[in-house]
Amino acid sequence: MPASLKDVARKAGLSPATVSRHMNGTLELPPETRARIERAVRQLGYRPNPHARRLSLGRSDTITLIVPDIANPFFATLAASVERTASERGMIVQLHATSNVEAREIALLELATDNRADGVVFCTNRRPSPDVATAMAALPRVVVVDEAVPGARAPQIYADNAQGGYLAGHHLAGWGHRRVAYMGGGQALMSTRQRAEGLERGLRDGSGGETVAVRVMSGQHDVASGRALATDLLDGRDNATAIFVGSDEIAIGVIETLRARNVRIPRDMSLVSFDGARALHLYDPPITAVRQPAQRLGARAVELLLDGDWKDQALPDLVEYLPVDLIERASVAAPNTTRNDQPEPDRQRSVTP
Amino acid sequence: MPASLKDVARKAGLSPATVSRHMNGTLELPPETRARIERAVRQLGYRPNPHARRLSLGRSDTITLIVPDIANPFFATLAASVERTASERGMIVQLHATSNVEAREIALLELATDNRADGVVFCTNRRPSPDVATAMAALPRVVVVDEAVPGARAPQIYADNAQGGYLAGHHLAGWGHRRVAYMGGGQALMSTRQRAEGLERGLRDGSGGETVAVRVMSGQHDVASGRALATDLLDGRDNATAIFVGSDEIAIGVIETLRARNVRIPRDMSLVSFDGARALHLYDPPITAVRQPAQRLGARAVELLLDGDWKDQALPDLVEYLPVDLIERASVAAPNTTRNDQPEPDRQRSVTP
DNA sequence: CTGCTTTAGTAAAGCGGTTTAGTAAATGCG
DNA sequence: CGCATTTACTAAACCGCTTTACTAAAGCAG
Repeated sequence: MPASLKDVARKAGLSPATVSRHMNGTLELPPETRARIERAVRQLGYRPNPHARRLSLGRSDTITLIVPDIANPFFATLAASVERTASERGMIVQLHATSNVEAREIALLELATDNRADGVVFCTNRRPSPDVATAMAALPRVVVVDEAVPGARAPQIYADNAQGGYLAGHHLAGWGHRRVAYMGGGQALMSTRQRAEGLERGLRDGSGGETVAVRVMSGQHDVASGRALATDLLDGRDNATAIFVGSDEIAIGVIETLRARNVRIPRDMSLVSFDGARALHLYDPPITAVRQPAQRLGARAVELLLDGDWKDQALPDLVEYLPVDLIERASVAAPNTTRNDQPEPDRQRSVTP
Repeated sequence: MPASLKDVARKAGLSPATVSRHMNGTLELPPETRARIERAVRQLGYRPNPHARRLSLGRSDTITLIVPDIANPFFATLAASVERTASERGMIVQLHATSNVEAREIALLELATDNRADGVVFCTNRRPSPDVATAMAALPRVVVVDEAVPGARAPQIYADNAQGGYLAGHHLAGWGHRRVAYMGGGQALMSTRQRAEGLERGLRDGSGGETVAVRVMSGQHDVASGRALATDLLDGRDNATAIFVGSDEIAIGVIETLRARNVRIPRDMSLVSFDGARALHLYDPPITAVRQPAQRLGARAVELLLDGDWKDQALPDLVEYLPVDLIERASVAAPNTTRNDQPEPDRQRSVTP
């Protein structure tokens, strides 16, 4: 139904090849001929069929973005940034959610391969098996963002987790905290290791030689996990005076649980979050957090896909850590020394749902 | 480089037509032949080229989702839901952001047309000119979600704005409020009208005959606008005792401004939000809000695209309002009657940034 | 006027599927 | 056994664009 190149060519009294080449700028034409083509295009309302183009060219002018969950504000922000950057460069983005399921991660990578995606931005929250790296290997251009994929030969862009942990640790130490719990994704995750390591280092650096303790607790990056971990922490006879959480989702679960247990932040427990993209400044109390550069992660990934030197054999070895910063709000205070003495009695079950 | 249908056919000793028809289930084949094809497919790692398929078929098994802003939690949630529903049905989704710019709305609708999208879910925050409806007319299947597009002949799915307004109004009236400000998108927006109308009706219904007043203030659905509108409200000699906002983004701006001006919620000013998808229960104070069914909006839209009876001439006239509900939290209280007497003196500029 | 270069295009072969309209061989039936 | 039917497949056109290799005509130099 819509006009094809052939129609335009006929109307302009030319061959399809000529019109095609003119439209792609691979052929100089005298002004008069050019005008004839342009008139025909206008009159017929011609719009090239992108599928034909993609088939012929073997590429798609598409960037595929694979994330665990689109509704998660961190990934939503990242996605928005990828979309903006890509569309400024004339690329379409195709967005897919894995729900953190490996089979879907692989299926979506294969889909991107089938679709001849010009670039793929891959994010996961898990530590994927080597099969994921294998699926990745079929793609000409992938960049791994936010969490490592073992075995993948692809440039990687991360938030500076170690620095984030360090900032949190140092800040907490400054308030007198010596024992803090880190709640994040799985133990094996690069982000968990880096943040826990940074946390401990920051804590130590800020504690002037005193003994410090970091307890690494792991779960998933979701609210339910935050609740469970917080419950574990409170139920165990642990004497952590502060919690550093690996994502806002966990933070939410933790806050809910502390509140339900009448453990006040920051009086009874200090909290530092690893900020996705939420309005933590409006929370009660405003939550001190390490802010991740979600937008820059996305923008940088696209930039690398489009402008990186992919002929360079060394490109896949590139690892970038984008800087994070600590936003001090009101969820950190000096440890409450009274609490440990009477652990059960002063914890009343709250009525608030 | 990758194997094509022809390669498979050759390896199986058959014609491409046979293999194609077998793979699409349009040809019954004896088990032995079938096995030969399947073996060839496996050995060659054959995966059909989707671009060729789309070119040939003239469709793309794709659903295009067009939203103002992906990072906005409401649209992010909607997008997640569209993506999930669509991919369960074997459809790919293509996500695009308009930034609320009409030229982009149109360009993206045209892009969807070019791409032979099987369905389009269109969301806007503005009141688009008829050109948008025109661009839409070229598409075989569109559904309009969340805000009306004048002149569009397409089924529409909305949150029940009037009911949301009513619930908010009735709730506020119950606490004794008689004058409330509504802060939303433009005056011309369907959502604005419906919510304001519902608000007034609810207020009236809950006020036992007393006079009620609704002041409709409009801006954009973003934080900056919330700040500006709240400033306007406070600076004007208005005696509204409660604010009903049209989106969480506006709510955030409003809360920030009230806080900066030392106007306490709910003591000095009550607030009800129209909830996107944020953790309002953790805010200070927890924000009472009308909850929009973002997920159901998305799921229903996809359902309609894929299962609707599009031969039915009446389908484009379909308008559905999905139910909303009011979540009562702590941002509404009885109006503070003292405040009007001494408007300026008790408003101190806070130090908090 | 001849031969060479430039100009202005074009023919045709892909890209990799789908589909319509068949055909050749095998089978069933009377 | 001859004819109709069924089974098992296929030839070839088509979807709409790109690109390589080429040609015909015009322009130009000598």
